[in-house]
Amino acid sequence: MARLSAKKKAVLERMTRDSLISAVEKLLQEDGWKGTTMDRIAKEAGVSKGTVYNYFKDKRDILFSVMERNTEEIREFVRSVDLGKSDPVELLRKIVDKTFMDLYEKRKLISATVQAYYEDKDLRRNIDPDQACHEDHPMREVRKVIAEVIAMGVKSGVFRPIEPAMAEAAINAMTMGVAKQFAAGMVSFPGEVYVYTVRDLVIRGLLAD
Amino acid sequence: MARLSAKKKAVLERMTRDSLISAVEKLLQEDGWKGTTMDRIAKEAGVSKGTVYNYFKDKRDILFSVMERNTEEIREFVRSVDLGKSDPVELLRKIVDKTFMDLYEKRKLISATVQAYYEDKDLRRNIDPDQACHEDHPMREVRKVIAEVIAMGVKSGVFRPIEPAMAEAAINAMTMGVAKQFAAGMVSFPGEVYVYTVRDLVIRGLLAD
Amino acid sequence: MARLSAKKKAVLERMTRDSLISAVEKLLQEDGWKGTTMDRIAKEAGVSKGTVYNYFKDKRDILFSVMERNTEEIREFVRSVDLGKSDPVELLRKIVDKTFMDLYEKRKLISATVQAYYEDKDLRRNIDPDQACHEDHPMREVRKVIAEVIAMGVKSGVFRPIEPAMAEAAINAMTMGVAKQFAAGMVSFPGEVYVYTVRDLVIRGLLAD
Amino acid sequence: MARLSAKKKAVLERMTRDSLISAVEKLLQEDGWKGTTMDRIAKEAGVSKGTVYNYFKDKRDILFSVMERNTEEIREFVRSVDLGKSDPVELLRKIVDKTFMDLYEKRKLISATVQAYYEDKDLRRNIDPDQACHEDHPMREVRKVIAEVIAMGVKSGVFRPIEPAMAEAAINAMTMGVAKQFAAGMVSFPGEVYVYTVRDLVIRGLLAD
DNA sequence: AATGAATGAGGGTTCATTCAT
DNA sequence: TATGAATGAACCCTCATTCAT
Repeated sequence: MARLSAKKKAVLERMTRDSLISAVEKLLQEDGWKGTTMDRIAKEAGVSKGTVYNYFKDKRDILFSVMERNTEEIREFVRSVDLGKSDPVELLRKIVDKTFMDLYEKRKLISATVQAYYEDKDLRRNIDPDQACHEDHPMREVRKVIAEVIAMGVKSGVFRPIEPAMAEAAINAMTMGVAKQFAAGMVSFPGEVYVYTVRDLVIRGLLAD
Repeated sequence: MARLSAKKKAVLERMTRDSLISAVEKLLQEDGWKGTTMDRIAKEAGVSKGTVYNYFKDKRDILFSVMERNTEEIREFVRSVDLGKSDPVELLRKIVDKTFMDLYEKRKLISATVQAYYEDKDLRRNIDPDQACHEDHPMREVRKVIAEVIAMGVKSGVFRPIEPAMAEAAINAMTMGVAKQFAAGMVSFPGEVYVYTVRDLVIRGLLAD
Repeated sequence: MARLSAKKKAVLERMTRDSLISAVEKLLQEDGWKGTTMDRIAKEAGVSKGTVYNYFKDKRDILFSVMERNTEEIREFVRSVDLGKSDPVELLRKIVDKTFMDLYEKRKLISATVQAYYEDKDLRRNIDPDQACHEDHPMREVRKVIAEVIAMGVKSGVFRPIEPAMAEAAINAMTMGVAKQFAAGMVSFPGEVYVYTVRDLVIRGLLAD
Repeated sequence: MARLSAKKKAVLERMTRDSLISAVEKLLQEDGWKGTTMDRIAKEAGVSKGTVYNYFKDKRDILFSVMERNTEEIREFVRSVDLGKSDPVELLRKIVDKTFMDLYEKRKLISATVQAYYEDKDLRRNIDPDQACHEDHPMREVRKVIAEVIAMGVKSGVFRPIEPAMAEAAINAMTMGVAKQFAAGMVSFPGEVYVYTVRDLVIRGLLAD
């Protein structure tokens, strides 16, 4: 009985937590970080304002959870990649495709998240004061793997002799830029087509002559 | 006398206007859109808060003026370009270089501007309610020319058969992404080197095999 | 068996109760009345917040228990005094010494207690709504004995003809004031020396010429 | 005209400022520091909450102004004292009388003020971060003069050889304690009589045999 | 009897905008 | 036209208390 009760409670908590994150996702897409107020989060999730603070330390903490949940898929994908066996070009194509597709699907949310992340001076630093500045960004692993794939390609001669970190930074810049365009409704052509076009642009830019 | 007085007045007004825009530029770079309050704008420009409202409809209106002033140089450059005579590759290289360098120099300002621009749902619409959404963006002409240059390159066979609007959108995405990276201090390698690397990546991505 | 179980229960309850009071004492000294939240009390005592409300009517109720426990010693001392046989001067000296020393040792706690006691409009009244305002103050007996000692001294001529209640009120005022000074760290000289100095000042002030 | 207008404005500002301080005084007496909320201050003064922040940096700043206004009289009195010429006993009697009378008249206000002063950890330190801890307390000058008078009396032999700083601290303790008693309605005898009784107690305590 | 998640009124503070002078 | 005091809605956050389990 006690066991069951504990289980029930855990389920309920999980539901509330999910409900809160979903609420934030929705509001974030509709009104951005600034427009996502604690009051509205609570109302949207159907709980009281105080409850929000029982689940999250503060407003910033919620954002971090949103980011984690929404990068989970791509991070899982990247984690499953076997760096040793694959062709770097194909691998990069796959990762970039996946990333851009994720962006396309979550358009507004990703954009708003990134937005908020940069907007708030302390956001990058204060999530966990014990950790270094960018170490805790959920996308960090993904970025690292991309840089590694590029390094592999450069080493094997399939890519131009480019500094992998720079190339990765450029790809990341484009990723974020594309997310913004999607979010702002600035892209008038079919999403998939655009995604593949951008992906090709980037990879061709890396290829050796 | 009345004529002179009118001239004097116009000069003074111009000075105040410039002073206000400069104030916003400074504050925008230091503290972002949210941190740029009307109080501080007025104080920095050396006028009263009420006066700010005599020159600009509201806070958003100032931002538009800031954007206009800070894209003037690149827009002027683009306007001076003779599309007929030049080599598309060289031309695109020049324009992209100029654009990225502008970004690099104005890093924080451009980023904060873009930031604010997307952040505020109504910002894009409310500057002039009679105009369409994106028509009034100061960078519009620049983007148009870039698309035209790409179209030329595609036509002449030096670029791959890519949809010019998409390619331009991709370049724009990267531009904005890079600006953000610069502003957030996420770029640890020398600015110029990074700029040229990115530029090369993009143009090589466009070249025909 | 029921008897034993009841005993056990009583012991456990006593332990919880003591644990709660100790928790409040600790927190009160560290962070004052306002900083002593129910959450922290519960956590410090190792029980849940709900349990606190099983032992005490509300936050105020706990304070009263704290006061009682911390004045027990001095009240016991005063109760043991034999008013009949002693020299009033010596007696007063002893009681005042004891009181002040108690204050010195419990500095922050006493001060925080007094603080809270006055701070909260309803605190004095709501502990037991059926009782009169000051009747239930734990220090009441002590104050009464001091007044009696002074009266004795006045009667015997060793003290000036002063209204005992007033003299006692003055001593009490100084006691509370000294506690505050101790708690606020405003006393830069050795505690014991200050205590004896104050005590002398008071008693000499009472002595007949 | 401009001159007159400026004068008018200054008068109006003064009125608002006074109105705000009076509001705080009233609320402070009725409900203590904690009960004196910014909302109620604004409502009581008949202005908006925002206006309160145009006149005072924050809640603490208001308290400091209240303290200044309410100790002005006694501080002025002390400043006018000619230390050189007077008899220390008479002087001390006068100062202590004045102080206690002030306390008696302002009872609750002074008490609540002192209360708040101790209650808020940062209050003592943060009014002006450039200044030392207690340096900025409005009553500082008064306390200094009292210590000086006692030193004079000790030197001339009219007072016992007591450490002046300690004696002053004791007097201060009593002062604060008496204020509290007045504020809490704990004094049942006529205020003036009590004031003089306490004053005598203190000064007799200081006198040499 | 014990738990702790949920509550929500209320806290101090900020700031774009208005308007009487 | 220039001023800046006044405004008040909105912000993020706290915490004593309740109540279903």
